Amino acid sequence: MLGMQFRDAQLATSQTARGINRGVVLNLIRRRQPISRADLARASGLQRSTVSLITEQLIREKWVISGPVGRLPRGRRPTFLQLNDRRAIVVVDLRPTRTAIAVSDANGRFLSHQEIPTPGDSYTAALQISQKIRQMIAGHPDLFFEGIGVSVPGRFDENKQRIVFAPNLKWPEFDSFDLHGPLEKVTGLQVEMENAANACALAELWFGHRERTRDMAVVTVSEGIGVGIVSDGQLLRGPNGLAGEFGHVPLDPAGPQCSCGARGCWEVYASNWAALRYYHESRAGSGGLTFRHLLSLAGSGDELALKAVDQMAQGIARGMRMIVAGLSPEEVVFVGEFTRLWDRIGPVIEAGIASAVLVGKPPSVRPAGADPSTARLRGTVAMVLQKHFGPFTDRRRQNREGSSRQPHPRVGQSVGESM
Amino acid sequence: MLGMQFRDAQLATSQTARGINRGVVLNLIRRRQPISRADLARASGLQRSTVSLITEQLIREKWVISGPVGRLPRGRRPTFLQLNDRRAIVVVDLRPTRTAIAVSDANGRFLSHQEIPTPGDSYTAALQISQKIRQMIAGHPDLFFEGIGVSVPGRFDENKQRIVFAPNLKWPEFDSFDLHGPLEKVTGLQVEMENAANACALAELWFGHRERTRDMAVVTVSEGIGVGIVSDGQLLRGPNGLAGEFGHVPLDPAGPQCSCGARGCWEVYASNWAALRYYHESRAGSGGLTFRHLLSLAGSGDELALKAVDQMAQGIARGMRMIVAGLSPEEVVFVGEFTRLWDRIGPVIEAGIASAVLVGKPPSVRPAGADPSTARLRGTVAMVLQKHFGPFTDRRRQNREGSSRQPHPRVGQSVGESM
DNA sequence: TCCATATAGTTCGAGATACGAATTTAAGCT
DNA sequence: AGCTTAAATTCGTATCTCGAACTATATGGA
Repeated sequence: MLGMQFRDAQLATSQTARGINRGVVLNLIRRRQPISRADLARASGLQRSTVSLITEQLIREKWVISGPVGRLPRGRRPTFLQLNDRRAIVVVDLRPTRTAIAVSDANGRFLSHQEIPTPGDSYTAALQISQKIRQMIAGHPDLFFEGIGVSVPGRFDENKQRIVFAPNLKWPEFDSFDLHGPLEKVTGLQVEMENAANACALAELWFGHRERTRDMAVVTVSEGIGVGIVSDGQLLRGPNGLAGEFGHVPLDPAGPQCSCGARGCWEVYASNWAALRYYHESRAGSGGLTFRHLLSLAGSGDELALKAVDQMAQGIARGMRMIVAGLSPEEVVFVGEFTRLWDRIGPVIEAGIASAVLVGKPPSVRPAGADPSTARLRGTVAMVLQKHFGPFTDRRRQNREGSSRQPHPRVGQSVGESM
Repeated sequence: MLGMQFRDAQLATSQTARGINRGVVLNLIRRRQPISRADLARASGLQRSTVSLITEQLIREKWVISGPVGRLPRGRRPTFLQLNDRRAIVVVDLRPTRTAIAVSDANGRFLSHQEIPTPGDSYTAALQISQKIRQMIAGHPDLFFEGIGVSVPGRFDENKQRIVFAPNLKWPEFDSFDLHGPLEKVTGLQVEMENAANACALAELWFGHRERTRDMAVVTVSEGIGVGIVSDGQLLRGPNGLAGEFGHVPLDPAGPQCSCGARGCWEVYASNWAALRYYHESRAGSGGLTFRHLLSLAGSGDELALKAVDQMAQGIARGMRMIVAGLSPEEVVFVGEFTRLWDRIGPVIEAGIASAVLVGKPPSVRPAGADPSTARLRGTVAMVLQKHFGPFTDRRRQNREGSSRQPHPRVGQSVGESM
C-alpha cells in the first residue's frame, strides 16, 4: 500500500505522523545510503524502535532493500539499508531540436539513454516518444517502472493538463500541446511534466551536494533562458506553473523581437541565440553556426566570438540583478553549455550579481555539476519520486535560539566497510 | 564527512496531528465566527468528537470563548464559538517620519491608537516606543497581551535580530538598528518584526475577503516601494528576510541616485518621492511639498501634478512587468496613498501588467481596502498570531520565556482551571 | 401529554503511532 | 566461558482520530 491519502489534504489523521516520518527516513536513506537503522535513528532524532517499524514498512513497500552487513570495532553488526535499485523511472528531456529518453533508477543513475529528433507537433511527439518508451521498458524486464517524467522547454499547466507556454518549441499554432494525456494513455504509467528550469532546480535540490539549500535560483541558459526558484526548500510554481519565467521579463520595450511576441525580453540579450546574434552582427555572413561551435571558437581565442560571449555574459548579468535584488537567494546555479567557458563568463556574472546585493554577503554563484541534459533528466527523476518520498519539507524555518529540545546523545557514526 | 544533518526540524510526534488540526479549527473559527462545533466539523471534515476535543482545548487555552446560543428550526441549539476578544496584541507601524502604536484584538479590531514622530536613532526609538507601549498596556487592564508586532520600513534579519536594510529610515550610520532586543527586554513580551510590504501581504492573507488566494503580490508605494510575495499561501522571506526587495532592482545603471546607494532602482521611478521629483523637475521652486499635497493638486486638476502622477504610474508599471512575468501572481494588490487617485493611475498600471502577461488571463489588480497604515498594523497582528494559528503550530515554541524573563499569561501553562 | 424526529454535542472503545525502557541478538575481547 | 558493546526488537504507555452509540434539547403531530 503505497503513498498516502490526500483526501483532506490539510487535515491530519492518525497516519499523518507516519507519513511525515516515513518521508524523513526515506530521504535520509536516499542521501546517506548505505545506512543502518541505528544511524537513521541518530540522524533523524527518532527512536530506534520507530525507525525499525518505518524501515520495515519501506521494505514491504519495496522502496528500500537490505544491503550488506557492516563491521564495527565492537558489538552487533548493523545491516545497511539502501534504495531499491530495481525501481525505475522513464525520463524524457524534450528540447526544441532533439529529445532524449532515458531509464533511471531511484538514485538518478541512468541505465539506458537514447535520442531522437524532436517531432514538429504534439501528436507526432506523443506517438514517437511513447513508442520509444515502450521499447525501453521492454528492454528492462528486470525493473519495475514507477512513472514517467518529462522536462519541457516551456510551462505545463496542471489544471489544463497542457503545455501552455513554449515559444521556443516551434509547434504549430493550432497544436493541442497535449503530450500528457496520450503518454499516460499509451504507456499506462503516470506522467509528470515540468519546465526544464524547474527540473534543473529539483535536480540540484535532490542530487546536489548541499542537503539544506533552502533559497536558490537555478538559471538555465540555452535556446531561451529559464529560472527555477527554490524558496524555503520549495520549488515555486505559481498558479499556472508560470512562476520563474524571468526570461520573458521585458527589459526594453524597444529591444529586438522575442519568440514570445514581445520585445526586449531578457532572453533576447542572454540566451545562446542572443550570443549567435551578437556574433552575426559583428561578422556578416556567418549563418548556420551553432552555439556549440561559437563556444569552440571563443575557447580557441577567436576575438569576435569572445566578444559575442562577453556580450551574452553582460546580458545574463543584467537580468540576474532583478533575481538577486528581488529574491535574495543564498545560491545561484547556472546550467547551460556556456558554463564550459565559466572562467571567462563567470566573473562577469558574479560582478553583476554582487552589484545588485543590497546588504550582507552575495549569494554563492556556480555552474551546475552535470551537463544540461543530465541535469534536466535527473530533475525529472526527482519530480516523479517526489510525491512518494513524502512531505519531506516542512516549510517553516525553526526559530532562533536553536531547538528547544535537547538533541539525543550523539555517538559516533558507525563506519561500514564498503564492499 | 561533511557535517550535514537535518535532524529534528521536521519530525512528527504523536501530537503533530493535533497541532495541525488545532490550526485548522482555530482558523475556521477566526474566519467564520460565530460558528458551532457541528458546523466546524462539517467545514473541516473532522469528526464532531474530534472537534469537541479540540475546541475544549482552545477554550482552555483561552483562544476561544463560548458565545451566544443559536436557534434552529429543529433540534438542540448550537452554542456558538468565537475568538476570545480579550486577547490583545500591541502593534507598531514604524515609518520614516511618524510611528503609530496601537492595541488590537485577535480580530484585527483596534482598541487604541496613537502616533509619535519617529525618533532619529534606534536607541531613542526603543526608549520612546516601549514607553508608549507600557502606557497603552496599562490603559487596558482587562486585556491580556499576547505579543508585540512591529512593521518596519526595511528588512529584519531573524538571525541577526537586527534591522539590516532600511535606507529610507535615515538612522545614523553607526546605529545598532536593534529595536527588537530592547523592546522585548523592557516590555517582557515577545516581539515580531516584519517588513512593511510583507505586513501588508499578511494583512491581505488574513483579513482579505478571499479565503485562499495562494499566489499574490502586494506592492506598497510610499517613500520607497516594497513587494510582499505570497506563493502557495506562504509569505516569501528569503534567507535574510530580504526577499521581495524589488524596489531596489536596478533598472538603469545611469538613472538617478537611490537612497540605497545604487542608481536607477525601481523606486526612484515609482515611489512617492519619485512623483515629487517629477513635479519639481517641471516646476522649479516647489520645495516643501508633500506627496499628499501633490495628490490633492492632481485631484483638483493641476496639469503639472497630473503629469507627475502619470509619470509615477508609468514607473510603477515598468517594474510590475518583472513581477508579473517572473512570478505570475493571481492577484496584485496595491497599497499606498496614490491609490486615492486609482481611477487615473490604475488603468496605466493595469495596462503595463497586461502587457507582461505571457499566457492566460492577467492577474486581478486592485487597491487594498484599508488605508496603508491600517494595512500594516493589521498585518503585524496577523504576524503575531500566525504562529499560534498556523496549521503547523509547534507548541514547544511556546515555552520560550521559561528562562529569565518575566512570566506572562500564556497558553498551556495554566492547568485545569475555570469554566 | 407523549412520542417521533432532528440536530448538537459527548462518551467510549478501537486502531494507528511515537516514545522509551527492557530485552534480545550478535559480534569482539579477555 | 564470561564480559562488553552496539544493533535491533519487543512491549507497555500516552496521544490522537475515528466512528458508533449515547445524551441533550429543540419542534411538532398524534
